[in-house]
Amino acid sequence: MILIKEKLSSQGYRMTKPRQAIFANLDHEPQSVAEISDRLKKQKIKIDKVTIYRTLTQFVKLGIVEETQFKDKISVYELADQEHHHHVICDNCGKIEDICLDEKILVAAAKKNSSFKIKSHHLEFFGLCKKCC
Amino acid sequence: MILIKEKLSSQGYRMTKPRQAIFANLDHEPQSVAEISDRLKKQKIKIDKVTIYRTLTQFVKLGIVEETQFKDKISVYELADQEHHHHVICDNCGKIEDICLDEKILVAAAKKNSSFKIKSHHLEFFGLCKKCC
DNA sequence: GGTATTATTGCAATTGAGTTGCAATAAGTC
DNA sequence: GACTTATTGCAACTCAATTGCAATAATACC
Repeated sequence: MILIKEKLSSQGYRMTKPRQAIFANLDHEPQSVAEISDRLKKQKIKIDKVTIYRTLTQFVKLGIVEETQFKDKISVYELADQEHHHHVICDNCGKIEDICLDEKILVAAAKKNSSFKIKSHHLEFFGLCKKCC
Repeated sequence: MILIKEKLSSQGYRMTKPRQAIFANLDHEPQSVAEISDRLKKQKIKIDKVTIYRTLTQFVKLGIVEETQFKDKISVYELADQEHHHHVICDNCGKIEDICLDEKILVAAAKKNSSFKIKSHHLEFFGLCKKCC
């Protein structure tokens, strides 16, 4: 088990059954709210999607979950307890894979070339997966 | 004037007043449909936002316009007749600036590290602009 | 130039992700 | 176990974006 209960209670939040179930269904693969909702339904766990939204938003704030948006504009969520990495998304079937890249040089260049105080970045690749090639 | 009329007619499309007005209000700065709509209203040009959406979608297909999505999930559009570049977005006020970066090495690394046939990528930076620092 | 053909427009209605208000419920506390 | 208050679920709502369709306007043809 991970430190999630402590993370919650240290901020005055409570560990509830819905939060436990949602956490148990999170993954290192990014998932949409609809996908998480479907997984829960299959397990006959009844949780309103509003609760899923609120829980995920809270998990993001607590650093438990990472949120990303892709082209189709829906948010996807994945466990944050992993190394910083990026995604490759198939233009045809939507399949998402992780990819590890060292973008330090690029971020350094961006900091140099911009008047902004750069804090974070998004980097995603698009193309065709093996099946769709 | 640019080759837009030819691009349209070569595909069997027509150059219309709304398309002309929308094109005239495009920029090298990314703008949302709402922003384009406001600009047109100020010029007392009455164009339904449905038409703006359809026109922009078509312009994207013709390679006249580039579409991007940012964190807040709304689409922004800018003229595509420019060098490949990236955006820096202010976390506080939403200001967007362009930034030029050479990401060739990174894209090459991604191609090497992935089983996907990589075709394109999105790269954006977030932080604070001078005013919001 | 005038007319026929058909792409395009504008309106109204719809979709779908995500949010909000609020009463009912359930954690954690004493 | 009773109390306090965070949390849940429902219904209603927001807002970007899409769709169907009748009315309109741009090109082609005479």
